Amino acid sequence: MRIGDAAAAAGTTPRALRFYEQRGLLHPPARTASGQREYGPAEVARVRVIRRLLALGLTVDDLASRAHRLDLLAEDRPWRCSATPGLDTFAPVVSARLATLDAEIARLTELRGRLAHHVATGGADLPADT
Amino acid sequence: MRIGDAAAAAGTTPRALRFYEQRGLLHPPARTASGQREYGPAEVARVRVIRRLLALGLTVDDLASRAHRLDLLAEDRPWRCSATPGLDTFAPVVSARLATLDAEIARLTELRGRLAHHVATGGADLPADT
DNA sequence: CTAACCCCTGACCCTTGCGTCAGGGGCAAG
DNA sequence: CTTGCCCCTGACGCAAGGGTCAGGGGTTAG
Repeated sequence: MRIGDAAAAAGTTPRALRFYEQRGLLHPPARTASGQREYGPAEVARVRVIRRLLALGLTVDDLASRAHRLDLLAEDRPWRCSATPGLDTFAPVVSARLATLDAEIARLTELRGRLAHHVATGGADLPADT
Repeated sequence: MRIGDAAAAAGTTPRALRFYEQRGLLHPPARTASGQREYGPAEVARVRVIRRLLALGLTVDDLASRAHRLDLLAEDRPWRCSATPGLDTFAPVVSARLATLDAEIARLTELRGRLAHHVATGGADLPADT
């Protein structure tokens, strides 16, 4: 499977795959004699895992620092913290992400409230610099 | 008043003032014979207004396209939509910003829910690509 | 006069996850 | 053999709001 097909199978683009490889999320794949990357189903599965974790808001660096555990999250395995030794290496980054999400939601909600208030009152009470 | 003092008075940096000037938020100020920018209290007030609007999430481009109305928001004036003709030129951009804030809050809240769910269940149900 | 700041312009750096060329080579079909 | 699609690497672009030099000049106190 060449990069275009692998990317399509994983729901992304060749550019993204090369990018993940460059950033250490994917092991350098086998190459054909002419230098073209060759992917198998396992790598495609791994890319799918990567995409889902990214969609949850984890960063490329988060995943890169735990690249050696990424295969533990393959979709065809039973993926449970209690049943998958080593999976809990993701717990810190996930809870950190949860915290930043909460902070961000709170910030935006606060902001939304102020902005709506301005509209309602005609903006007579601009807040001080925050 | 030179740029450093003006920036400090407005709670920001010289770089930001030059940036606002370059982007059309500030009129080019008077210059001394040697070319140094000279600011008065009115420009400082204007910068404060700019900073507050930016803090509310409006963009530099939003403000640039309405730069001619910015002085209407000076803090020492009574700032009311109904009493300040022309102020309503900000209404569209403010309501647009409100809409994007709502969308963003909803998105993050959704994300937070999924992430928390993963933690709770051990992540056995990864969502499809979204 | 000179140190110690301050200011000037222009230009590159940052963050994130890739998109988009640019220039050159590979590979199966007609 | 040629067309047409795919792949390679390397490098720049983006969005936003400035930060941070680099190199050169002003200004004011001692």
